[in-house]
Amino acid sequence: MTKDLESYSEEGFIRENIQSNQIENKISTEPSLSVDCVIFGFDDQVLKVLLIKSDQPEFLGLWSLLGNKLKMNEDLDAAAERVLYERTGLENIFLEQTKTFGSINRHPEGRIVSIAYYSLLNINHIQLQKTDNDLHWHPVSEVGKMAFDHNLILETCYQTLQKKVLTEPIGLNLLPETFTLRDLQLLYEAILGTSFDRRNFRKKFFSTKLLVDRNEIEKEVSHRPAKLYSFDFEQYNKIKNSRFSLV
Amino acid sequence: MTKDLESYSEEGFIRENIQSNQIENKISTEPSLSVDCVIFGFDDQVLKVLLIKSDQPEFLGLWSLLGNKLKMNEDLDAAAERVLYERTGLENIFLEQTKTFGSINRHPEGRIVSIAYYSLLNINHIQLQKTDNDLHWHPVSEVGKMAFDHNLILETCYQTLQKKVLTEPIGLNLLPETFTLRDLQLLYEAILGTSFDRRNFRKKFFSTKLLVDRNEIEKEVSHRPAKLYSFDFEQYNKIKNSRFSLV
DNA sequence: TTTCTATTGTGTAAAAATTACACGTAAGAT
DNA sequence: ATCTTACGTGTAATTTTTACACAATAGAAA
Repeated sequence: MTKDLESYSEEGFIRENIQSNQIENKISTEPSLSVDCVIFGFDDQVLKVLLIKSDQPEFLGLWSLLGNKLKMNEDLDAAAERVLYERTGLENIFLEQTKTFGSINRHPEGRIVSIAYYSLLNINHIQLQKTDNDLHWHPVSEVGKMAFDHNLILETCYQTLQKKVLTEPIGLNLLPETFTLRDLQLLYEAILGTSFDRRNFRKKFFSTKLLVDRNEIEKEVSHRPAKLYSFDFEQYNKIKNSRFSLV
Repeated sequence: MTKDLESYSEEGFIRENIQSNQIENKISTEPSLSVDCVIFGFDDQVLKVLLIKSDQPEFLGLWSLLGNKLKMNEDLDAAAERVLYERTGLENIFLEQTKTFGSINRHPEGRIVSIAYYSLLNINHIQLQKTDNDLHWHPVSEVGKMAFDHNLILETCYQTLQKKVLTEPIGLNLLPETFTLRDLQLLYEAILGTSFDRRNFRKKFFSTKLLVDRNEIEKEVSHRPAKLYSFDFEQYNKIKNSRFSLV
């Protein structure tokens, strides 16, 4: 793997045009391209996002999304997968492009256009890698002011998630392999910021036939234990292009 | 307006790396950025898209979307607005980013990442400008093989349109200022490729209160004339963040 | 061992939304 | 005068959504 385009700050940029806040990479007249990933996880009944501390001088101390420069020989999705892999060690994870952000002054090092992705993963499976810059999980509702335009990117991806979770069962990517209906309902309530009637929620979800009864019950809870379910990927592929509406 | 970055083919690129099908713009190691616009219009009861003939040697004779290189000092939306303005003379038109396309080999002149937009306009208002390259309107259903990955871009934007038209009344951007309920229904049927029961369609649309009765009827039709309606932008702004579902 | 606490699992009736469906009316064309 | 074509309208049947309560079960506490 080449090391040349690993980060924006490696190459000793030359500031030439103060007025327009641009920076020239060699003598290029091209904007630079990066990907930024909003990595969502669900833990402790709370929707979380994986962040690091920015090391941009302008944004010292602020949190920032995980991102990286796009390599010249790398597809867009591959760049996002790389970011995810470098930090979580995970591959084949739900990852989807949302929107590209390219305001002229969004980045202090010059014109950097960033393609945003969001990702959904089961937080229990992962062992964070390269934990420099204080990599860790933040509740989505408690993220304060972020570096760059990352609040906007996060908000956009969060809205996409909220919208999509109503029509496609992508939420299940956030749960462990087996889960209770309570887990599922708490997940949806955390994502959407609403609450559902328990009986109606169950009815609705069972009607999709996406859930497989594992014939097991949860252990070591001090109340009546719930049945465990897992996700039926076959059924998912059947219905994923049809209609599924939670509300 | 500067003329420097007007098109990919202006600057006399140097082909250096045959193997990876890249071309180097000066000595840049950056991908280039462009916008491509899928401009939809509704005419003669058919959904159409504005295309030109590609002048890429590899794609001679094939149709291509309208696009242009992103300028260094230009926001993404502004670049798309520029493309639209140059060809139609229109401003303040519905225009929305969909997805960014950046496969390594999508463009024969090198690594060019393209941000796709789609636009909805009333075809009657417009006087096409710069009609070189055989600029004109094609029925969406009859577009054959296109240049680059433009079939994919068109398909993506069309799907976005189909999805969005069900939950937001953006379709009205495709109609003239006053229209009949028949026009409206034909529009939705053309976009979605379905047909609706006339009475139920009317009921549903009236319930949104988006339509204002103009107290006029259409002229010179050889059947009972229909009432004319226009669109209530105030009501639209009220409900645009709430729910609206046509089906 | 009994009781307490917390959460599970289940059905039905009322309300709302969606669907299916037919006929008299009005304008221009013949 | 009549034909053709599309307009404008209401209701009943069906489906979907909503609201709502109680017995059962595990561990914890007494």
